Amino acid sequence: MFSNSTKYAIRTIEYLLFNKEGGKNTVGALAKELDIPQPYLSKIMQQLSKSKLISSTKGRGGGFYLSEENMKRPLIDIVICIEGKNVFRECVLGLPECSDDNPCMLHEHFKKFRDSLRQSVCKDGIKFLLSTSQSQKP
Amino acid sequence: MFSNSTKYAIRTIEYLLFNKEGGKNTVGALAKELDIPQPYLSKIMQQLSKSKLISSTKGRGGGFYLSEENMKRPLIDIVICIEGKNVFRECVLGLPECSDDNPCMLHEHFKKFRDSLRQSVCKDGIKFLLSTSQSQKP
DNA sequence: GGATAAAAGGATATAAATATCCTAATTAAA
DNA sequence: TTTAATTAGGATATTTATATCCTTTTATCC
Ligand code: FES
Ligand code: FES
Repeated sequence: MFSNSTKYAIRTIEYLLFNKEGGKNTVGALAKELDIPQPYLSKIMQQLSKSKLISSTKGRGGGFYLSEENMKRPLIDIVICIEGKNVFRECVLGLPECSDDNPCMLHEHFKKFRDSLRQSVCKDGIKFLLSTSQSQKP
Repeated sequence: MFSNSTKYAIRTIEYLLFNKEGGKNTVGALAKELDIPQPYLSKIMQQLSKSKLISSTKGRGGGFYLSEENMKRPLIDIVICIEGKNVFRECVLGLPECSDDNPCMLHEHFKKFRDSLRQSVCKDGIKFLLSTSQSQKP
């Protein structure tokens, strides 16, 4: 479905949502907590950082965190950042073009999923998790 | 999103829907028509055939086609056949378990997509395409 | 200012997905 | 019964994704 890189990216951002602005997390800590290979996660964080999907400070005491701006980014941007280019503009079955006029067999199904990712921003993750979880990590 | 193999599989089955039972298609013809590497598609067809998602006859004049039984299979089976095992039971973000009790950030979004693939059978593709297309290949 | 801790970035190794090639088995036609 | 066309299946090559390693830059603490 998604590549490992994308999964890691979303899960990490999801985790960062619980460390509101100022709470910095080192790659080492994140990798351990989320059970992701540390150097690999490091690369992914770099990519996300370049695309302004997460924030970071270098040097001692530094780390990664989400700014208010970061939290407003739609979920789909995370996927696009890692999976590259217009993965969500393309047809899910790899047809040269995705359009309502010439839909593939999964077009309607996929469109709903895609649109829901477009409309949700990272911040919604907090609301969602807090509203549905009983024993979530604080 | 999906692997190339899965995309090829679904697109090919979609194509076969227009050649109702009896109309046999060689791998060569399918590969050419759908712009898929021929020997690679051949492997995929073998896999689909083993899982009874498509039918085939060997020898001269043989080829692949869909039986009525094949057409009743849910779309999700195609994905599972290629992508392997329980790709659709797993969490889309790779968490060890997917459940309503401990949902990931994409759980609700993904669940809808997954369920729509579970509920649609191949045959629906015909209905769907015929109802929405203006200038589809016959 | 020197030591330390962190992200940033380049280069490389490993594993998996994608693709190709070649031979065997099967069937139909000639 | 031979020949040709086709799927089935094994073995292998190529490309891409995944993962690791090492160096550089930046900031903090002492
Ligand atoms: S045409 Fe395939 S997803 Fe839109
Ligand atoms: S928990 Fe992630 S998809 Fe269900």
